[in-house]
Amino acid sequence: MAEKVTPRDVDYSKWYTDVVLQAKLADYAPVKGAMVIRPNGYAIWEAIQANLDKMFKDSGHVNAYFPLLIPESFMHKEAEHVEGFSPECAVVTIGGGQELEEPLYIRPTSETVIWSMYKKWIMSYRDLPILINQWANVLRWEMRTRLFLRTSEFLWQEGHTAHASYEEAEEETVKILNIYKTFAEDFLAIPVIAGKKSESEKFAGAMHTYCIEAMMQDKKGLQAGTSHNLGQNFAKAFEVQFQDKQGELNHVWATSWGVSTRLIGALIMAHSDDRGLVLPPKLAQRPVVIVPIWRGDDEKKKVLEFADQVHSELKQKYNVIFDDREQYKPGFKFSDWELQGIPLRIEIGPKDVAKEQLVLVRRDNLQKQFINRQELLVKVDEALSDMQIDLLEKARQFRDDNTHVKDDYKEFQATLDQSGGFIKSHWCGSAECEARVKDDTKATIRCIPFDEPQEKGHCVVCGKESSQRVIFARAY
RNA sequence: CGGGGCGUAGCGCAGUCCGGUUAGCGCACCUGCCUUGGGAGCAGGGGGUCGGAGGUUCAAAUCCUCUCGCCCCGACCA
Repeated sequence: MAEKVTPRDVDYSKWYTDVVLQAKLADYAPVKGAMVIRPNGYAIWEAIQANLDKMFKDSGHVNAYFPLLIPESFMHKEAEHVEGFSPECAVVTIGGGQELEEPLYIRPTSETVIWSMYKKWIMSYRDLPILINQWANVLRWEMRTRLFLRTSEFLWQEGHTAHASYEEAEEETVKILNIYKTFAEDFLAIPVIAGKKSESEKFAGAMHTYCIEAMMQDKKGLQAGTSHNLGQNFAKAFEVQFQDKQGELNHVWATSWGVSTRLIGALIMAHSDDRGLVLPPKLAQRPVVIVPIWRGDDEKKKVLEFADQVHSELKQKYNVIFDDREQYKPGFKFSDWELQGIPLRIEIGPKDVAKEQLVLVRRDNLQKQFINRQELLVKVDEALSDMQIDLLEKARQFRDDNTHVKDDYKEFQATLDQSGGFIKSHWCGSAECEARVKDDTKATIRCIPFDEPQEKGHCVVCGKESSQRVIFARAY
């Protein structure tokens, strides 16, 4: 606890790891690339799950669970899918002490098992749509891992839907992307750019992939969620057909979409500071901590009595931490809870008891506010909702300040090297120019934004005609 | 897989080059006192197969060989 968090401008990677470990969000597990999500971190995931799950249910989706192990033959049915995932799959070859007849893949994602089942469940258009989501773990054998951002095993939700037409699947894909965007901004307080992935960045096996892209405090991009229109690829691979109203047999149209525990990494890198975690109030299971302060038994009695009343009132509405530990001084407690990202601290000392007031300190700006005892609930509500709004606004400002419009390739490169951030440039649409940028600068096309105005221009690399700008950035 | 770094108490490290008391320090932990408006202080205390195996030696944390693991940077990726 006494150890300090490495400041961001000294070493951003170290800072990130320090925050994760010291805020007790996660810890390294015995297996390389694996992590333990500790209670503080898991509470964030539960908050993400609870809110997103509600949004899914509200839009007609239901939850189910499919198995962890996938027969090898399934993995090979969809050509692009195999190619995309084979290298990073773990395979079970022995069971019950005997070599298995067919090796079993540990799911890197569940399209194949799920579509093998959809084949059994779908006969006619009356069986459609199927709007299933599952909360699960998946495994991908990663070369380089980082806590939350990329671990071999991670938790996510994966939605897998089946539709009667391309249009309906497309509508679903976009609908989900909007849910992700709303969630990211309203709950995580992370502004995101919604758009489409380029051919080379899209999901293996998809017709096209949509995504939301966020900017972290080191100005690197981070993909926060994806939604795929899978077309009929999986339906064809698994021979899933339905009879339409006219009696014709057609292959089913599919989507899949997901967000993962990576969102926790995004959350940390978007808002936290050199004192530790900064958690948006809406995601804090314990948004308030009360720290009583006293000197001597007489004061202790009065302060605790007063603080206890405050606690009782507040706990009707919030999950409150009442930190009356005697072995620590207030200064220590302040730092401790700041490190763990508790959004709002209430300090109550003898002076406050005398004046019937208390002190509110917001985690994001650390400003002290003296409020009247009577205003408690109103002011706490206000502080928490203001903080939620301010975090989003601050992040949006940061992103906009670090987004550059460039038309000249030399300037494009120089900007990436000197200041980083998002670069909006014209792109002709060719994989060659995209690859050239990646080779030259390590930046990739994060997305082709939906709400970017159509304007005539010239590809920043080759000069060919282009109709809109895309987002380039170095990314996680 | 390539490059770099590192395994000594729960954590962070010193000691290793140049072998030699009982392996040490800071933090954390336990007991007591004292403290409490920004990470207190004093006193006492517990805790170690020095990553593992083999070798050299009168003697190995230290030298040699092999081995296991982790972290960081790259190629790959949500």
